[in-house]
Amino acid sequence: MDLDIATRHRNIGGFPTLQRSDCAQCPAAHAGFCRLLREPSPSRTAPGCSRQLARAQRNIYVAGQRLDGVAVICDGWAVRYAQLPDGRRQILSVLLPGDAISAAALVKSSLDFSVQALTETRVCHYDRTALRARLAGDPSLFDELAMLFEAEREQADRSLTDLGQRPADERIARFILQIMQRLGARGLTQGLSFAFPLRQYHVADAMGLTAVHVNRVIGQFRRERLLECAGGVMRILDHDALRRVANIR
Amino acid sequence: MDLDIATRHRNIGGFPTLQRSDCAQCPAAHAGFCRLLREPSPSRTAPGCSRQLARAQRNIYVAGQRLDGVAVICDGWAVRYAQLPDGRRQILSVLLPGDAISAAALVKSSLDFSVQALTETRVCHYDRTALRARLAGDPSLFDELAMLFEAEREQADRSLTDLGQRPADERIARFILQIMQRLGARGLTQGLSFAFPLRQYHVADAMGLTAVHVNRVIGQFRRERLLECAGGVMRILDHDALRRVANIR
DNA sequence: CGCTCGTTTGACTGGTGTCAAGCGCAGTGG
DNA sequence: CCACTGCGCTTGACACCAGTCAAACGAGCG
Repeated sequence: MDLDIATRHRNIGGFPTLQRSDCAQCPAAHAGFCRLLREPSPSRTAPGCSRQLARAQRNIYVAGQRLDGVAVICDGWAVRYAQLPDGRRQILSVLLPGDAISAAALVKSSLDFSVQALTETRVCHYDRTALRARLAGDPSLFDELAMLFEAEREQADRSLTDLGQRPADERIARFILQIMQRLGARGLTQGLSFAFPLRQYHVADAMGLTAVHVNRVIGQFRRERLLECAGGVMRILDHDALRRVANIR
Repeated sequence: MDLDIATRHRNIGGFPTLQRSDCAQCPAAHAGFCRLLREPSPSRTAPGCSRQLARAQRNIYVAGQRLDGVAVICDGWAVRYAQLPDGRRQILSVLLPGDAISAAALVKSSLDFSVQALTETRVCHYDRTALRARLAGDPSLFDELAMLFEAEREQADRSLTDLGQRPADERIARFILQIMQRLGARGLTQGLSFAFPLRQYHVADAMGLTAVHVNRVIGQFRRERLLECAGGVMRILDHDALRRVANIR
């Protein structure tokens, strides 16, 4: 019933993905949260690691739910979001392979946001107790962990500035370029093309806009030949011009 | 030349403040970051603590500047903000007594935001090396520290949701109520009145609005007798109605 | 074939920004 | 003591970006 994850990913553009589901083959094992646990002694599997597959559109985690460890996105895309009682939703961040859902799960047993899979997603759970034991035995991990926390906050600050100060076209251009840059750092781009499984309404919820307006802005980008996007694949056609719209530098 | 800090604070409403400038008398010493360092062994002064006075409107810290430890606001108000090259500014958070400017300074020697004093402000600096020694000797501090990091991120998530999803009046009402609640937790309110040294343009920069529009919304609140504000003092007249505008609960 | 779902487009509305002028107060200096 | 000045608040007229509503289109799928 579940599609093989590689097959599923081929559907959204044929970009690099995993064939195996153990940490040894996992590219995410050498980045972000997982790297911390594997270096300097790369045991084959980090302590207390168990796995979960989530189908596209399914919730990986729902706000308030009990959590017994830190979850990491090993493969696939997800969004972290806050849901308001009246149905409004704010996407707080996009999670790419290697991203921990939140390092805070180390010290909190429930979180105040939810996480939804955008594609078929493989999630790795590190047991909190095991993690903390590991941490106690290796105090040098503290720095790296603190930097992870800090990176989350810095990203939140940037998003806040984008939403507060930038007009729609600037926001959207920055959003796309940032995704590209994060994918590039993971070796998940092919030149100026990359998988982009987000729907326009996801971009809207992330940028505090409506889907209709996102459509107009992206339509404009397309007409100006800044980018193409279709079938879950984004291709940047005029990088410099898009950076100019994004007001980078 | 510098006004005595108590005198200065009397100017903005006669709300509780400090008379002395040592940790023993500091109410902030038992909250937030400072508490971590003092409990369970409340030595009179935490390791490596030195002090600084900042006049109103002065920058306490400028983005990129070298930083050799964690700074805590002991007394007074400040804002943490990001400055864009074209002059736009986003206030990322309001710092109240007891708030660390950023726990991240434990592991980074420069930060990507600036901090400006709103009132005469007393800032306490904890030396990084001493802090880290303290941390190494007391691993239980890790949890509390992680919770501080997490609280910063949770606040950022809430702000992001406010800016992305809520209209101006809702944002501003929430902002004011949140300030009141944070002051209340510190015993710095008198019933429904409290010091509010922020200018309307500060509120604007925090909420991603213009000062003119903030003025219109606050004028509306005033006309509806939800609140009064003048001379740096805010008084909530109709708490329930304001909470309704803020869409709380 | 006829759903459903996401995209696209158009017409219109409305919330927020922009520009500009005036006001009041506090500080300053003659 | 009183102009003068600067700054923040207030208000009005107007512009415009983005939201709303509605309809049509196309792709995927059962």
